[in-house]
Amino acid sequence: MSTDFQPKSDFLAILKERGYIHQCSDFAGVDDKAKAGELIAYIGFDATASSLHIGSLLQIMMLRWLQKTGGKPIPLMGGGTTQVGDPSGRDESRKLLTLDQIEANKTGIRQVFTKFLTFGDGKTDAVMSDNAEWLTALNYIHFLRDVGRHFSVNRMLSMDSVKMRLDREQELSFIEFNYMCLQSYDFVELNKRYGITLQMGGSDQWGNIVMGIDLGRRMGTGQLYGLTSPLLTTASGAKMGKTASGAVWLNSDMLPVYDYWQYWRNTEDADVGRFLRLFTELPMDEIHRLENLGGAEINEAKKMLANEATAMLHGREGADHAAETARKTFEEGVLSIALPTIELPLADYASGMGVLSAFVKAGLVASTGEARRQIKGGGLRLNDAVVTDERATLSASDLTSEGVVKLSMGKKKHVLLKPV
RNA sequence: GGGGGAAUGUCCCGAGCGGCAAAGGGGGCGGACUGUAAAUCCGCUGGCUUAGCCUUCGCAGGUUCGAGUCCUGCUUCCCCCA
Repeated sequence: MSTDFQPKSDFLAILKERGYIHQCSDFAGVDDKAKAGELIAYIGFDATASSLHIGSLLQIMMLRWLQKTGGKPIPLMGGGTTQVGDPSGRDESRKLLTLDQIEANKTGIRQVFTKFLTFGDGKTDAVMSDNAEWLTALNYIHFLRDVGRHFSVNRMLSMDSVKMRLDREQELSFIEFNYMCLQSYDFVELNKRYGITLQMGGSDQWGNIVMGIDLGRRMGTGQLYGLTSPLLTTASGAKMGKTASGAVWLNSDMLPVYDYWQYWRNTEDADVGRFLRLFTELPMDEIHRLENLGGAEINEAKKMLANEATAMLHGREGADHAAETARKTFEEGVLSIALPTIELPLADYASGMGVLSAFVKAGLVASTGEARRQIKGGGLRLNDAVVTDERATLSASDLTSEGVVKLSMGKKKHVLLKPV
């Protein structure tokens, strides 16, 4: 791995120091390009959902660092490859998405890149690309003759993503089998279009990336490079970015800013240093100081992590706002009007809504049944008072001076209900 | 083409003599303890207008007072033989 290599370029030095690197096809080669300010790199993002989630954040950060150190980042939208479906790291076939879904997803995903990268026509400006542009126009016979002849099926069969399916005797359809060919072709095409010489990605993409490098050599692109980031799990081994209520989305319409801030604030102690390095741009000596805070002091580091990570995505103002809301809620126990708020028609409220349906409406529980169970377990609170009677109804007297009702599940999840 | 297996609580794995809202895990949620952490312990983990009612065991029928469990057909997956 990278332990013995001493990078001369800022780009690799930072990536190495902060722990972004898992494997690289040729450290010296990438280093030289970066050092010379000629590094143009891409990372592909499949449009499988209407927002990216935290799992992609590491990749986005690599593009950001590339830009900051004088390289040119090209985020590639997988408008074409998503129509095929990547079998990597999957033990069963993905459902195929409809073209409409993919289009909708692309618009959702695009938003996030503008937060992390500067786009434009300048030398280090980012450019948004989409492989649908060339992949959907491919002619099957031409593709087979020009590109397909360079692929060795023998070799493809030995790739991890394929072997896993074969070993476990799970279906691998032909369309999925083609995914890696298309991704390889992307690399070559992007080299032609933008002079890209480096593809980055998660460690599960290694096989696909290496195939692209290989294809490039056979099709005369000159030397291409690959670099992958480690697969991120939390210290307790869980995959990152999943919570009970779903993934930790990057788009604010999918996950409120406050909840995003809270996700980082609730990081396990053991992960704080690693996450500060990967998901903030704080200087390393500051990170060393923060991660060595002992005992309860480490909460300061977690707040810093939450502030910085949130500011990068949602802006400094949004982060401050979330931090302030959290401070009021947790440290002062005061009701903050900035908590996620659900509005409901005054008529519903006036007619004496039951506590059960109030919690359901607030989205804190999935059903009245769950609300009942939580009440039995003492998990629900109304204006900070534990709810004991599931038959209770809300009335005007439950409204605080701000004209809202505060509903909580557990100690961390709070929602305001506001009659309008 | 022939023979043999499998599909279970829509998060996952997985038991299930004809009386079953269905054992047990994992995961998740809540409670206690803490520092909005981890570990540990406890509870919960189909829906509803909850002394009751309704819907669940691949799909469709059948036998039965009663079917996840038995029978028939179908779908999908796996194994063996050709």
